Order: sequence, then C-alpha cells, then structure tokens
Amino acid sequence: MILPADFYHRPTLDVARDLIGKVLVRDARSTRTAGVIVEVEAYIGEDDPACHAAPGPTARNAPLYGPPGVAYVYLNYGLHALFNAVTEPEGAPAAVLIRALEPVEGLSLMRRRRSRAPWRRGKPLVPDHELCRGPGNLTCALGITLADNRRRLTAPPLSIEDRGLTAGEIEWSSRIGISVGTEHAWRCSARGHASLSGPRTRRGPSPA
DNA sequence: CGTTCGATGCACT
DNA sequence: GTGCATCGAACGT
Repeated sequence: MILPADFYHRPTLDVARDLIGKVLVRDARSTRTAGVIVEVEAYIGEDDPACHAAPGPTARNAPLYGPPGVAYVYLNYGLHALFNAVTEPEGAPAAVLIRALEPVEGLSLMRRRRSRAPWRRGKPLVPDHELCRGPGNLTCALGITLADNRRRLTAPPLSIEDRGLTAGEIEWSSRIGISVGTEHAWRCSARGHASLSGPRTRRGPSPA
C-alpha cells in the first residue's frame, strides 16, 4: 500500500522513524527499482541551521514550505541529486532526507546506473549492499533526478510503500555530513544494516 | 589505520 | 565568488 499524504502530515521525527522499513519505489515505463529505507535524517524548520529553510524562503527551498507528501530534490556538490520527503503541515518547512536503502527490486538496472558514474567507469561491479548506500548513490541507482523535485509521493512513478516489513532495531544518532546542527540526534537508522552510509562498519571478529 | 582532495553545478551573498 | 545534507581514490602515519 502506498503511503497517503496524511502519513507525512505529522511531526518530522515521527515520520522519520516510521519511514525505516518502508519501501521507496521508482516506477518508470518498463523499469522498476525499489529499496527498503534503512537510514534517514530529519531537517526541521528555520531554526535548524542545517535545514535548507534556515535562511527563510528562497527559490530553491520552496517545496519545503509546501504541502507534505511531496519530493524535495536538489543538486549537491554539482554531482548528486539528494531526495527528501516533505513533512509537517503546509507552511512548516521540514523534510526527511533518505540516506540509504536495502535494494530489493531492479538490482541489475541499479548496477548499470551506478557503473555509468564517471568515477565508477572501468571499476569492478558495485556489490549489492553498496548500490544504495548514501543519499547520492541511491538517487543514482533509482534514477531520481531534479526533474522529480515537487513530485507527489502518493502515486507512481515515485512513491513510498508500506509492505508490512518489520523495521528491526531502530537507532538515533547525530546527522552526518554537516558542519552545523550536529547537536540534534536526528539521524535514524536500522542498527547494524550493511547498507548504512558514513564511516565503514568494522568487519570481522573484534579482537578478544 | 587516518586525513586530504578533486570532480562538478548551482543557489545564494 | 563562495559553499555546499557527496563520493571515493589517493595519500600520510
């Protein structure tokens, strides 16, 4: 079942927590890619210095002030489209950034898209658990672009579904990749998941 | 193991 | 002109 707009019409931290375990689905013509959301971050209001709404309304951040259940997609570092779901009532600028997915549909297409990135050309194939690890990587894998900005998330070709999956153990931590607003533990993730972004998780047995 | 840095485009000052 | 809600390779220790 596709999440209705009301799902997003709530406090952003609640939406962030509830998005863990939901499925982001990209449906274009004959191609379909999807992944289970395992890592998100909340960006809440003009008082949050890391939120794009911090400077007040501008041309870029307009979707944050709009109705909930809409995509806010912007270009970061000139290279990466980053995907957010707008939350809270209209007029309250806030969103949840999707940072990582566990790929579940269209893995070969994801791998093709990821391999086509300039810095990936001629490199070994991307392992499954890295296909959607990181906010820039998952938009690449799902083919989400700036053209999806302001798109409603309540119908194809871009939507988030509840498939009744159990989210596992949920963990809150500091948001990463930002220089301000790190005092808020507004990053929410499925603990220990292989697709989490950020510093590489320690592999193998820890020394006794 | 850790830190640095280039690629690359656009909104904002 | 400056600074990013990044990525991953290249370096230093």
